[in-house]
Amino acid sequence: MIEPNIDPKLLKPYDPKETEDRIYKLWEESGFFNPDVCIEKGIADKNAETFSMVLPPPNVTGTLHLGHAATLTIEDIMIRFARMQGKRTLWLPGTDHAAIATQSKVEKILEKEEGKRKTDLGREEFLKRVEKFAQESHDTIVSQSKKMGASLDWSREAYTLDAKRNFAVRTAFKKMYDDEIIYRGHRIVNWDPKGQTVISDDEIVYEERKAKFYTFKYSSDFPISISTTRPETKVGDVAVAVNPTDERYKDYVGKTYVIENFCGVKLEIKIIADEVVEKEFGTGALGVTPAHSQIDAEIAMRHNLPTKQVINEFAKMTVGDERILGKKTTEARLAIVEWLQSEGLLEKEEEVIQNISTAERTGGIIEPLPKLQWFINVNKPIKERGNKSLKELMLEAVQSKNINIIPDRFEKVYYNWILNLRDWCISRQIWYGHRIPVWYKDEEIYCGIEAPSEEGWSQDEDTLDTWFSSGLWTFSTLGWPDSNAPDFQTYHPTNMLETAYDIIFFWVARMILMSTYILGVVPFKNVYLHGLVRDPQGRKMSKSLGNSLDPLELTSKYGTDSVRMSLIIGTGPGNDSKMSEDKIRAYKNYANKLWNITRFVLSSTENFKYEESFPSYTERENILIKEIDELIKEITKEMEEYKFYLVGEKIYQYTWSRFADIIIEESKEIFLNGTDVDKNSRAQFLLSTLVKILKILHPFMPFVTEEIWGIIPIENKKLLMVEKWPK
RNA sequence: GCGCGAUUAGCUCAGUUGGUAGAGCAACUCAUUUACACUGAGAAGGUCGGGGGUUCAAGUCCCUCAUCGCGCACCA
Repeated sequence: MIEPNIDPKLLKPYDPKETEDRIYKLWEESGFFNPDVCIEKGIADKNAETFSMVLPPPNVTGTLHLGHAATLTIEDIMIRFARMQGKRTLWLPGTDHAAIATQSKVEKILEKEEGKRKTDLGREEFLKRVEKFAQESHDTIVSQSKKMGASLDWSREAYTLDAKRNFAVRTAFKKMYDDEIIYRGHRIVNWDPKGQTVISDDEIVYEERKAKFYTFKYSSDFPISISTTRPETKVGDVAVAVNPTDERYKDYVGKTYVIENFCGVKLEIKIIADEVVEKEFGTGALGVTPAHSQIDAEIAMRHNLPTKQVINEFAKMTVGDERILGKKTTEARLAIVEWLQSEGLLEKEEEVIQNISTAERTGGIIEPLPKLQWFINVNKPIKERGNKSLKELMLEAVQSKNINIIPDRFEKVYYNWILNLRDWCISRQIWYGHRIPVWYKDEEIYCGIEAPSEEGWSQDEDTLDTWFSSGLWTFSTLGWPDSNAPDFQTYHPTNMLETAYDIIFFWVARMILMSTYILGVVPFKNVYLHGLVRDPQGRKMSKSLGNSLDPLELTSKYGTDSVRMSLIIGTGPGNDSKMSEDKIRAYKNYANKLWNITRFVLSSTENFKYEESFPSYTERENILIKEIDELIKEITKEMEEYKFYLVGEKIYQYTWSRFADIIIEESKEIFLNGTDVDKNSRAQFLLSTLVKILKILHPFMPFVTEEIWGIIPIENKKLLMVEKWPK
């Protein structure tokens, strides 16, 4: 039955392996990922509405996982849709140096493969190793992104740590320094003994663990008992705080007690009254350790108490005798408990569930330590911005609806974060990252975009929190600090920021902070937050669980289009989704179905020439045309509302249950027994509807649709990716 | 402690402004070389987590409880 001049490819099942790389190359060579080329070639109008978006830059810590694949798919759908609507469309790729994450990864490799530490190599040599690793990760990421079909404008690719971004970082830092938004301060910070660096509040992950809650007295003649889960810090106590209204301890307030020998350490404890102490908690008395607790430091400040550091950067004790000196905190804890017991001072030992602070990237247990660090002041009024603080600017951007968050329930999450926000610690004691643009000479400090020209200045050793540079991303990638840069003028603020909801604080909020402060405008008009991709049991995919699916493996097994479809369908904004191979398989069958539909349509319409506006449809076809056109109208609206999960499913439904099962089936009868008028009308309908299906399906399944488009006999056709979205 | 989300067919999820419960996958029955077995036709499957309320009408709105998950805060 099949005519010999049908493309022979159609005679076999659809083969994504043979197709995908070839199609991607075709797209890349066309240059249409680049909006400038689209304008040059008459695809998009210079004055057309813009649609711009930055890709959340993946960390150069290794390879892409399914979460990245989901991001790439959702964003590619947005971009391809906008491009087909004739918008001036830019999707900008890049990667993130992910300072701590990348450095600790390389440190691990170095330790494992060569048994060396970074200090064995020295800063310069170690950084070379990190850069090599980063480059390799980058290359993998780029090739994986292409594999996913992402229509990113590679000519504009950026890196958070390249020269242009470094210039932007230095410029931003200098402005903030001059405005006194950035300051250097001595405070209790989150020290990660494992990563040997300070981290911000947001980089802490809380883990529930069992702990012992000890109640004891410093000495037998001390009048008040206190409780703690960390007895080892008690050698750094300078006071006991009670609630001012607590009758039990009223008489002691103001007195100072000297304990000559607390496990070998001399303590001077003053009894003070402070509102923050809860009468009901523990004994209602709090041992104040200013050097190793945020709250205690605040109490100490109010009461003018000294700070006594007893733990160092390696989480080891710096005071006492051989029982604790130089010991790890966990060992010192046992030693002190043992001593308390032997002295008869220990009154109670309870088991409690405690939230322990760990470092997000290294897993190290956070040790609060007093340190001199750089901070961003989130409360200082900024003259240039109507005397509003960063907190207020961030709040206003969303409250004013200048930024629209989808789904909107995340607005509340965002407001709550701002409410609890404290000054952002931005300095890190690691080597990989943007060096702080501050120089010291004796007592002098100099902050500048470039190093001071005179001799004798030495630069701050620290680097910046990786999110500092990510915060500038929407504009540092578009030519800023040159505010006349054409890209910056055309594409900023960006239209859309699409990312997973788990980096709303790290990234989304920081971009809003940087943009509203530095530029006075929002970085993006819309935020679309997607959920996390989980395994069939709903668990987070992780290497240690061994349940993570490799996107590359999946795409080579089932084809990229099927993987994309399964990542989209059943995935509403903000909701986590479950991924299984069964689901992907279903969409592999769908791609093949479409392939066979094409085979049928082309082989049965061979003697008919496709006419874009066919004048003489019969009544039956007019009804069918109305049906598909109404569907297109409906899904176009839903595309504009970002309901991709809905659209994907509707197109699937229509092509399979309607077009293939009903329309094609009845066509067989028409082609066999119908009049010439009926046959002609049907043939035109089949061809024109296939064209419509290919167009609306293209953003979802770009490879198979482009491949079929190439086979269909239509005159003067462009690539499907730049065809106009049907109306 | 504060807040958010989920709970609908065996599984995964839709269900727009309230108007007769939907899809995919799986399982079941039939068809057997068809554009396509990566198939077609058919049937089956649900007191929409429990309870209460508003309404002519509630999966949908309100209250409440339960279970699961998440975020933030606390963590002496």
